[in-house]
Amino acid sequence: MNTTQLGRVQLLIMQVLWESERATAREITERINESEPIAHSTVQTLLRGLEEKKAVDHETEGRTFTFFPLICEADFKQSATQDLLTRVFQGSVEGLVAHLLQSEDVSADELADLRKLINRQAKKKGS
Amino acid sequence: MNTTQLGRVQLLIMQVLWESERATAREITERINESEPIAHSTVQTLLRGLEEKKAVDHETEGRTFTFFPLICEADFKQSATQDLLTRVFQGSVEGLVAHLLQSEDVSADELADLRKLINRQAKKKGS
DNA sequence: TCGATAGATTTAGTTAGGTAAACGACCGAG
DNA sequence: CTCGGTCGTTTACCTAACTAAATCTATCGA
Repeated sequence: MNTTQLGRVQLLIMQVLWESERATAREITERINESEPIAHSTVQTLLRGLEEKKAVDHETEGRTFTFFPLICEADFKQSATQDLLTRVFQGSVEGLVAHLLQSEDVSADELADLRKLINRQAKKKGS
Repeated sequence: MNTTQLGRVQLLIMQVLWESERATAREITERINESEPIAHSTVQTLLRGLEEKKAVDHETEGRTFTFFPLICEADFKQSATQDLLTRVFQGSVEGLVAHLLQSEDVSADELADLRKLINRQAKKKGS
């Protein structure tokens, strides 16, 4: 199975790529630098790692590489969530949601939204 | 803040300790060995690591160490969930729940339980 | 008392992620 | 034509987690 696990900065890189579809190493560095300092060479090293594990690939355009994601965000969210769920909450979705509700300080509006989500899902199930 | 982060096996060890309150290294090894093979010395090494980062402590009983947790499970769940939430879902509880619902195949019964959870929380908020 | 045994400690090697300088190729401006 | 900056590559080092053998140590049973 595709147990795509990424380090913290690797994830940042992927997020840039998911957002912009394709980007050069330089663009990624600049994007990340908006929120935290990172050396360009670091980004390049991590990109090579991501390429090795088939998370991204690149095309050569002129003399620069343009990178693009090979794994999609949904799949990654899936495996990251699955991981937390099985390792920490013994696979219990209720356990996780209960924890979220009581520790994350969810507003009344958000609760309403969540209820809507659940109702919609229940309808889908029921039909 | 207490960003208690644990590796996979470290978490297994903590889970044994949370469950049994206190345990010897030997007991922990045996407990983990029920589900997967692990060398006793590995457990001991990891216990020392956990002790270094103040996740556990021990008392000497006779000639053996009895270990007990210093951090509680709820706190760990908190930081692990927070981590997933901020890094992967940009802090959006709805984003996470929406993802859970559509990818985790939640049964109708479970959906009902979730609705109950939310209603209870809404009541707490509203009062 | 002596040796097996069961405990803890030391040592050591692997892998993954992160960090970044140093290096060599090359393009475009002056 | 050559010099500076940009690109990708190489190299190197650090830390954390994991793994486990080797070793030291003390105790208990024969």
